[in-house]
Amino acid sequence: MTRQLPPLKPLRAFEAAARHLSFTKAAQELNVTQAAISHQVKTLEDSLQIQLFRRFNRRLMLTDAGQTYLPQLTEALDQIDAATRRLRAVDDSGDLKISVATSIAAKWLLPRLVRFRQKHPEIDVSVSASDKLVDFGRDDVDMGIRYGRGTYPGLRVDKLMQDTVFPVCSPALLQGPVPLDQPSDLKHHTLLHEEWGEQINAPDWRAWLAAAGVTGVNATRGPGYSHSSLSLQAAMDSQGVALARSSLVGLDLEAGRLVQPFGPTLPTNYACYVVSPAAAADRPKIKAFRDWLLEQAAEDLSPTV
Amino acid sequence: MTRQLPPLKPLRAFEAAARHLSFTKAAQELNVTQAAISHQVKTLEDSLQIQLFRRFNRRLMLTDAGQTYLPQLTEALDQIDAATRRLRAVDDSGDLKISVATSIAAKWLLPRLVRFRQKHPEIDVSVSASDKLVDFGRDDVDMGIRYGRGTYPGLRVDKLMQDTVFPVCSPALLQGPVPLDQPSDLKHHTLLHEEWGEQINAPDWRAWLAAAGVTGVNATRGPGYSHSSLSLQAAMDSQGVALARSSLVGLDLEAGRLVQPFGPTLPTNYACYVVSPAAAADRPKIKAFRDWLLEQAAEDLSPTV
DNA sequence: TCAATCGGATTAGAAATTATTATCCGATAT
DNA sequence: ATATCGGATAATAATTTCTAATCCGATTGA
Repeated sequence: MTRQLPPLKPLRAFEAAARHLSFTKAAQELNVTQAAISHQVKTLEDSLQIQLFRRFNRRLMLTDAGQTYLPQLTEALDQIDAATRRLRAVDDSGDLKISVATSIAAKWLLPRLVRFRQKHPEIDVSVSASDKLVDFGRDDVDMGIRYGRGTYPGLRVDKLMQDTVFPVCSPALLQGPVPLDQPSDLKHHTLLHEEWGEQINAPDWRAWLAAAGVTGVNATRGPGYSHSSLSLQAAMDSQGVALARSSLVGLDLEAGRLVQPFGPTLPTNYACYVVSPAAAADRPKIKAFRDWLLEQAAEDLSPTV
Repeated sequence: MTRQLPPLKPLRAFEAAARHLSFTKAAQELNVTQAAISHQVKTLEDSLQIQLFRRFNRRLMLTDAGQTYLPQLTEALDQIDAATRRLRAVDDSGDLKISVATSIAAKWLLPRLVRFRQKHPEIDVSVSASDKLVDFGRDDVDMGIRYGRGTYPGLRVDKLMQDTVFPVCSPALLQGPVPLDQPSDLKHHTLLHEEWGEQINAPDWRAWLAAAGVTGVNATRGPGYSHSSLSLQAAMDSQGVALARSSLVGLDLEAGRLVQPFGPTLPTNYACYVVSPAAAADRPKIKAFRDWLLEQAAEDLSPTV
């Protein structure tokens, strides 16, 4: 191909100057000084070795060469402008692609997503549930929702929910024949375990029992599940008592599918975060979704419904 | 109008990188380093707030956004390239516009111009005879031929001919009844005067007579003409003796229309120069014409014909 | 007719952009 | 395993671009 393009900034300056037949007006259009335009045009003329303007004292004219050059440049620059607008438009209207940790997707986001569609019918959200960390440089993804410590360099990070941990079970189990009124009663119940595959170390049953001051309960007893949603489902099915993260069971507690029989509620050192590339963080659809997420999380804390 | 163009250099870098799907190859195409392309693309992405590439370890992909952007940019840049080539072509093939001092045009250039047309039939020469100095910034003119001292800042200047001054008359006058064998014979002949309007001060009759050691001749006697070509024409018509510039009478002497009756031949402090804007001096048609002019001037000194 | 104004050119220096070097990093490839 | 490939990054260098200040010549207009 080997194009032989002239320097592009001077080209742009010439185009503006030729359109206005005035360096001063071109300078205004491009937000620079008249001297800058004068330099640029000269640079272009020198680079092309062709005179483009005829300079009179209070008047500019295009040379024959400049005359033929101008309209073609105008068209080309307009095309770049149009392409760029189109790019922005396509990008603003295209799918909003979110990558969400599977448990959050299942237990928190998806149940709420209908409301977002109602609020912003113009934004199509495409959720990809995955427990692999998003790499915005690699994946064609706009935002991520992740558990973690909130340290993601180069990304815009907003904390959605700080997690706590406490026991939950089905209301049926609570009212069942075997008492479940205080932590020590757990020795007569099945403990449901969740294996957090990731590097997150939230309190497990051993830690919770220790914090609750309960002894004589085998912390490792009972089935393990690979995902929070599975252990919670087991709990809803009255198969035992699960240790739940507050961020995931909000709706289940609200709906009465699960109850917290007793405390304590333990803090964790991680939270749920919305992340997106810092550069793109303020694009309309991304901002809209982030704002909505934070709003939802705030409602979790003080349920108005 | 108010275009919102992204920075153009990064844009160009992106286009090349996207075309090759390789920063390294784009760098080669643009004669910069891979790091430069990496920076440029990042700058563009940041400026648009839109990710354009997906970066894998040994592979690049375009995002959806980049995919839609690329072809439009390619087209726009191709258009600029095409416009620029066209500009050069038009400019190389268009008229070669020369501004020439009237006397040089009449007595030197025009008689020789047919030969140039023969040598370079592809170049159309348009001669504008004028005694106003060319201002390349103001006039749409490619070259000038001027008398002067050769000090033209910012211009490419080549000396065509150093001028000398001597008397000329028609052969008929020389063989006429009134003798014209030595300077002192001039007292019996009409002196033809030329008024150099410009700042050039070449020897006039007074200076020449003094240099010739002739006394008793009224240096101011005889008719004056506004142009060299007129006084020379009068001389050819045997109306008297003119003081001729060597640069103008070459062909007339060769053809025998004029003869130099005697010396001395006086030097002058000016010469005839070809000038053109330094920037454009090497464009094909300009170079061709300048070379041809210098060739013609050299032939004047050592006539081969 | 003289001063004010207008618009571009010019110069020198400041600011910003752009490019480079050197090095890192994580996959392939040998 | 080691080399290589291709992009990222940090620090710095080089270049481009811009500005402020001023000049200049023609209008304008009082």
